[in-house]
Amino acid sequence: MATRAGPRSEGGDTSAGAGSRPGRPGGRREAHRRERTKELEDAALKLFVERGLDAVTIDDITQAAGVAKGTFYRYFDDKAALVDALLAPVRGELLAGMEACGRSLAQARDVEAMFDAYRAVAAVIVGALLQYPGVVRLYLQESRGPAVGARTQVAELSRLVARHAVDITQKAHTHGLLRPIRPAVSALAVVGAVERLLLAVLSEEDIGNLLELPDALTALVLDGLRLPPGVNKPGRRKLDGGPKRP
Amino acid sequence: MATRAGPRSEGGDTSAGAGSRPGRPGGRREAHRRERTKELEDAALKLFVERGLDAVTIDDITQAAGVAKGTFYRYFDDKAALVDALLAPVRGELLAGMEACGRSLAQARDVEAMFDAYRAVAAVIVGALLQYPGVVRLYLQESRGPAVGARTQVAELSRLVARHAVDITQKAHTHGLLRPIRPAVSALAVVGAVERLLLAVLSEEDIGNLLELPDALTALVLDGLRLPPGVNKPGRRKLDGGPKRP
DNA sequence: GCGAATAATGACTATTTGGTCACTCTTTTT
DNA sequence: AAAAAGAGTGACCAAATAGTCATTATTCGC
Repeated sequence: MATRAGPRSEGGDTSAGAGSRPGRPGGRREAHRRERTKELEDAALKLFVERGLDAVTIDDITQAAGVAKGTFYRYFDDKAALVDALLAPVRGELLAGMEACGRSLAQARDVEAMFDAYRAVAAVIVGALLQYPGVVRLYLQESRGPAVGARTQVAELSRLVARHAVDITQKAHTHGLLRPIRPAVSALAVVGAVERLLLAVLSEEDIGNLLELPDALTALVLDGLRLPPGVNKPGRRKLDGGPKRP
Repeated sequence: MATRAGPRSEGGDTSAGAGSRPGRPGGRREAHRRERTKELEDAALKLFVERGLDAVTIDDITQAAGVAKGTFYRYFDDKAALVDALLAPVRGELLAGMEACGRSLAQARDVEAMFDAYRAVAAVIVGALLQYPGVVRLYLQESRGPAVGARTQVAELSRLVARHAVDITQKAHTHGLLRPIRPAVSALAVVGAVERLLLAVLSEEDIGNLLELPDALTALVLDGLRLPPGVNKPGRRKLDGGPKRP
């Protein structure tokens, strides 16, 4: 498997398998290579979103892209590698954005600074949504599934997002900016809410004016999270599992 | 396809294919039938959650259940039918609960009545979580995927849940109990938050004390939704897509 | 206990699938 | 322009898969 007649990259190429090719001059080959790669990725992404990751075969992809089957394997090791390539840009931007938010928040001392940090992540998300709607859709679709096979990377990204969200919330919490709720809980609640709304937008569910969405989300989420005046009073409402209680 | 040598139910049996069998006395056969059905369902559910719906084959299921392949087709028409059977009880309870909530809410005139209605749905959800954790997990895992093949029913349930949630929120909104945010938005946000937290609980992510969860959720969600004193003031915070604005 | 109805079995078929490879075509290098 | 390197092709293979069915085993009505 390691030795091949073909153009396998030798040496210390750390990047996985078939993704990056040898010589890589700046010439015509590279351009063509990029084209082909994009054709395959686009065709695959469309199918993934239509049918689900597992239901799409390599044959489906190559057929949709209009290339021979063997060509696929010149560009990607397997379906998982393709998914990873698809995910890469979104993952990069998203994680960078969340880390930056964490850094800002580490120094935030007032509520306004906290809002700014959150707004910055929102901007990153909106950017990803506009630039890679299909990938975001794929993420939303598959991220909750078990981390096996081609879904591994998507699920892994989901775990990272959750972890960062909790970290961020933790930081805001440390400075006493949030109400006394476990950061793990409020962070996941926010992540869930945002993801569900993104899905609605991408699925064209009727959400109303898109431009009003961020505003609505702010009102909901931030007012839910923010430390309201006069907490810690006993006798707060409870939402227990019991069916009724007189 | 309609005619079979076997024990196919004839006549006007509206329920799908292989699920319900002919004579159905109250005797030993029925008991055994229930057992086998449950064995198949349990084995399948476990695999679905471990590997994802699409990745599990009929062979996997029958092997895990310790029966021959042909036996599967005596109990279910195909994988989709099995999933439907798996989903049935949860779907029933959940939708009934949400409809009841809608009815209560249609008459609710104060915030306390609204809380009560929400609490009742929460109770239904907690009940489902305790009684059918695997099914709930399956739902959370697969509900966002495209509605094709075996996933059709799960996706359909998800659509129903969303629709009911919006309906409910709409009702509360009509009575002026909620802040002026599009019901479609706030409803989906809440659904997303709740689903994400359920997933966390079922995935054994560290959420802290389980018993505190409902309380935290109430604080977050209801304070986010509830009409706060003194809205409608202009100049509310905005969470726009722009990266920065001086 | 006995014949009929029902259930279970697993070998079998037809198809699909991931992955390979010898070969041809195109671009780059010399 | 010729040789070398890279890229594309599709027939091919072994393994896997959904679904069937003749046969065997179990239970039911009597």
